[in-house]
Amino acid sequence: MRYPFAEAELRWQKYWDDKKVHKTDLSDLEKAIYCLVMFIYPSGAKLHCGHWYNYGPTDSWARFKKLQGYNVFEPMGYDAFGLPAENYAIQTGIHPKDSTLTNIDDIRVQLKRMGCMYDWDAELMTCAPEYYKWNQWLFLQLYKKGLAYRKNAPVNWCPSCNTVLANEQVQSDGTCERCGTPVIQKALTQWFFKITEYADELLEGLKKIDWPDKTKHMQENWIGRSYGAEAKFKLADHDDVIDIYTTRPDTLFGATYMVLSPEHPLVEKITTDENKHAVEEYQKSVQSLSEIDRTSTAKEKTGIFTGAYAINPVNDEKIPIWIADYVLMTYGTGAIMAVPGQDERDWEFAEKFDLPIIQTVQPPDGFEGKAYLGDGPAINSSFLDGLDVTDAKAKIINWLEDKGIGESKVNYRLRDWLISRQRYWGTPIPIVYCESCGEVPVPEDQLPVELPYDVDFKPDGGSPLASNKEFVNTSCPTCGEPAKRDVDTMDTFVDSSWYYLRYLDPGYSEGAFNKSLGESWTPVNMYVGGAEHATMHLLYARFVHKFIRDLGLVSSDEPFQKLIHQGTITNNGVKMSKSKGNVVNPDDFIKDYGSDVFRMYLMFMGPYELGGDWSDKGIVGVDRFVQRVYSLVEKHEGLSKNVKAKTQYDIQLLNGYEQNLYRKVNQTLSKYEVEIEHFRFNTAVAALMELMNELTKDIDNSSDELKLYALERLITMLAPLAPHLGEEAWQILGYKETLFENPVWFSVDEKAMVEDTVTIVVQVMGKVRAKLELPKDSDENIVKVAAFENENVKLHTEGKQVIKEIYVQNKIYNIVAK
RNA sequence: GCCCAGAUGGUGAAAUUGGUAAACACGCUAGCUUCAGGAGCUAGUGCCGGCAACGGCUUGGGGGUUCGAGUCCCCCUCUGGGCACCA
Repeated sequence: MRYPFAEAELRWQKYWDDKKVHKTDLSDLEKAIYCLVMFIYPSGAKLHCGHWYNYGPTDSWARFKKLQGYNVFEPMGYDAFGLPAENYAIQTGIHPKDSTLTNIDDIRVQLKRMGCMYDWDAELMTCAPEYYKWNQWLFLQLYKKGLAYRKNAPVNWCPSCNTVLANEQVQSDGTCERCGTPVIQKALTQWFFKITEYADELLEGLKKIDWPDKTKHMQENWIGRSYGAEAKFKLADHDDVIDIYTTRPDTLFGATYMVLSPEHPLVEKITTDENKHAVEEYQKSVQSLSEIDRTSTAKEKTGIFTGAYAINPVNDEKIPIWIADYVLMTYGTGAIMAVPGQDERDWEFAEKFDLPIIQTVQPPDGFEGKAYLGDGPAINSSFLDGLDVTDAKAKIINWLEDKGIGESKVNYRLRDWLISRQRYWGTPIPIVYCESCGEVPVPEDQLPVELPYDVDFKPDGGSPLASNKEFVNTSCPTCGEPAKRDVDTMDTFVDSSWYYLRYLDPGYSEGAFNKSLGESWTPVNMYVGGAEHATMHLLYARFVHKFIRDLGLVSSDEPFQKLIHQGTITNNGVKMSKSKGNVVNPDDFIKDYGSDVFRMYLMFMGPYELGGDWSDKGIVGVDRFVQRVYSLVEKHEGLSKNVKAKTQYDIQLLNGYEQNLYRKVNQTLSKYEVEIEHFRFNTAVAALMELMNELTKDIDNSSDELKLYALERLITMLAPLAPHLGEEAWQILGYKETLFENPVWFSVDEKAMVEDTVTIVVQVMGKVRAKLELPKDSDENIVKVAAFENENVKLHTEGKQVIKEIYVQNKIYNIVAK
């Protein structure tokens, strides 16, 4: 009979649900494992292959651990705030709250159809006041420590989404990551979280976590630590000084001009009258450029002379001060000393504007580039001459420090996290503005500041919350006078920065999360999600976790100890997305083959981290495998009631078929454990298929005891990958208990793994000429004799002189002959 | 421009990390079987030559190290991802 997957899968899902089989006892810390997938964004679209690809295999890993006796916690929830729901509301008039709650109900049904062992009691959604209340609490804690602050700053603005974007949300071509509209710059007063306070620890912490190297590199580059020096340059005709940052203080003697960022506060002050007009024109032209346009390396350098001069402190030379958009106000001090001899950008600029170039490092003979960036002895640098770069740096920094005009300095590219969003569907910022008291945080006992239902969320560039007067107008918590609420909401990445803590007790009302559970269940042991979050979510969550640690609420330094990225499933090479209309809907496959087969097929497709192009070719192979397993098990219905299998057999006492079977079962089990542990599901499935092929040959010639031995192991290995079938088969075999309520895992009989004969390959001049079946660990002489007795080997060595023979035990015998 | 990852049959891929390349599947071919259904079973299947034994070639291209290279080193081509004037 064909496996009635549809009936069986729904029956098991109902059973797991009704009996809360997957509820985790979080008080049991022995062998505790926290296995987490990135929570789901509840859009109106159905779950697609990408979701299944993320969740299915991760669940299989969790189930494997569960069968091995671990206490596994695997929750699922909803990242429910955010732009798409709001944009949908603008299009359709359906309120984000209504559409989101409906979507969540639909998605929950689809998630359950996957058959994952989610602990549904731990389910959470970020749009619930009980959740976002604690975003506000987090904001207030940061505020108290001076790590949440407000400033007027030029920000990335998406004219289509009508909101601010974090740097991380602007794509490299200068467009909005959500809608593709070119991002522009706009000055606004916004809230920031001071992630830069943790820059150094965020960088150092990468060494301690088991994450993909690629992701760590990306964070490293994003944080961008550099070592250098700050130095003060006096102006020639003013009292002011200009602070510069440089990574090459050793080249100070080559500083032939200075460049300020066009936004530098000193520009206005120092610009001479005759240059004023041109400078202002230039500033204006720069303003209209986005940061991406400004920083494009492809663009030719532009800039303009201010008319002012500074004094190079090492040689008292008068050097001109320019402004140029290649100097950014947001990095370092917003001013540089330009050393065209040792910096490519300065070289380009100096050439274009005909500024002097002095070499301060001797390039090697034959150097043909323009600016020389490498090491070498200092030249034209007075007391630094002859020193290499490192020594020159040290000496000049000492010199600057002695004079009191400079010091060594570490800089980061990382910028503070801008969290204000001029949108509705998010967490209100818990701040009110009072005429007399100014900016006042909402007291914790007045949280949550609830998001009102009734607002006008048409995009007009302002915050939709401003349209609800009842919300906006409040009284000052300090003086009681009329005051206005902040009408912006928080970036949804705030929500996802600590949700893994909330899962542990989502109904907890005494705090953001249950402290003792947070203490014992972090860091998360296994975190699985898309690589696109490398510099956003995954960096923000690390920052927030460290902050929460510093509040004394957890003692772990990192939120996610082990991280794995699932690959992307594409369709004809294009990433699947609703807007492109190329989403492959799993429903048809579930209908035809069931969720077990679909999950297993996704795992079998290829390496998990690689993803791949979608194709349904081959799903029938997995289906056939499942059918063969089912009919084999069915043939042995109730077997466990009649016989008992031993945990180990003496292989010598078994017949040939049995020996083969016994060995294969143990080899498979051993391989399987390693492969699943490392998320190499494709080879784990292949190993099970191989085992199945062996079973077909050997099982009929084996004793009932050994049949049971093999089937038990086959089924327990299958169960994590195809959980419904696993349970079903276990019952057919005659067990009353279910596998996932009463986990069973068998240990490997290492002795059985060893083959008593091995195949030794005989090569002549590196080419395979014969294969010898010989007892394991045969003596070299025996192998040699056998090798030279081989007809084909004789043929290829005849008339030649044997120069050398190499024997690798149990593997290869290579004859070098001429 | 810089950094990272990758390229293996008709297809998805495997290869104990320097030791039999192509496991496991899909597809294809032939045969058997069933009240042709998108079913099952058996055998074959990297390419070229040969009835066969066997031989030659083969892991994007070129060079190198080695008894031996998909794996290590150098150069090149292409693909995917990240960064992009950070002084």
